[in-house]
Amino acid sequence: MTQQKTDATSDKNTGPEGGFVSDYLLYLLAAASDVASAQFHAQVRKAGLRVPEWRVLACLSDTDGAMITQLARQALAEQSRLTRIIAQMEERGLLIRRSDPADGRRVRVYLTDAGRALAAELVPQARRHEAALMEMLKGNEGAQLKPALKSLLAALDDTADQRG
Amino acid sequence: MTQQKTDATSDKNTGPEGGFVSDYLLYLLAAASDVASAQFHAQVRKAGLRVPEWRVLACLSDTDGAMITQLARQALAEQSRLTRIIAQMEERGLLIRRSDPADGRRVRVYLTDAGRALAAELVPQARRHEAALMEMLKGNEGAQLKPALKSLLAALDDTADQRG
DNA sequence: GTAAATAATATGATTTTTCATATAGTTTCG
DNA sequence: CGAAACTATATGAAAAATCATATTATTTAC
Repeated sequence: MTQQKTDATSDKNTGPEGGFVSDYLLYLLAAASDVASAQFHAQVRKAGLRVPEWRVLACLSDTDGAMITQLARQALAEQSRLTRIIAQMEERGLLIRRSDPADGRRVRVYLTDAGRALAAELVPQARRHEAALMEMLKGNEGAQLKPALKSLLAALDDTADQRG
Repeated sequence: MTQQKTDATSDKNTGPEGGFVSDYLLYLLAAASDVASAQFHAQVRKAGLRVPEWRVLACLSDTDGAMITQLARQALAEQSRLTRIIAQMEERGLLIRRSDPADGRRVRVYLTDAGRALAAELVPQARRHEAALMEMLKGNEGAQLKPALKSLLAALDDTADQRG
């Protein structure tokens, strides 16, 4: 998103003081994700990738040979979008698709050398950026952020399980 | 995003076990935002709004008469997109645009009665949904989530200030 | 073994979103 | 005052995302 500052009055990303929005959990989550990602996503684009492509690359560098559906879930993108992103990345030579011999419906995706090289460049950049963020959070309540997020995700996954 | 479960093997939204992604702050933020918002955003769409429209509505219900740029920042959307969203919402009679008498460049946006009515319906729904989420987080580390997010946002806003 | 049900991916058509830039209004400052 | 510089919003063209559904493969239940 990466907005400039343009407001004449206040100037923060925190929404109206004391209103509903500025203390609303879903707003805080979306805003934090947005603002925290902005700088690094700029680096991603400089490296010639769009954000969802970077996510796919990172997921594959963790789990090479993942399925489309799996990647869609992990990269927080919809399946049909993933299909097209994978197609574009394949054209660019970053990965290859191979149908799973054990189940012909499945398409497994593997990084090429070029893809692995790009991941080897970007993942460390991501780590460094993350380290800088974590540094900023030292001391205050921000230190609890990761565990708190994991706790939320775990809780939500559980309720999803219950509902089937 | 709201994915279904489709993976044959694991089945959670947490990414590959033990890899880079599953412990990466920007992933945790994006995933948490995505998953936590999914249910409520479904309600938003049932009410006939898209997510950015709901955000605009919520912001206006906090701060009626906000500028386009202000709304773009608060609703985490790009300016040109906001312009179009506002235009569509105006056509639907949810709000009106009036140019600021004090500065003719600015467009101030005001909720109509219909817009206010819709906000009066959705904001309480949002509060209830949030309350349910907070309930899930009681006890564990999730309880620290809001303060941690605010701390992150504050830290990021500060660095943005420093850089001008 | 086969029909129905289910699952994984792909695709066409439409709607959104973005990017760059145009347009219009305001401030600065010589 | 008047020309830059800047700010706020709008808009055209292009790219991306979404939705519904098609296609292909597999499993289930008889």
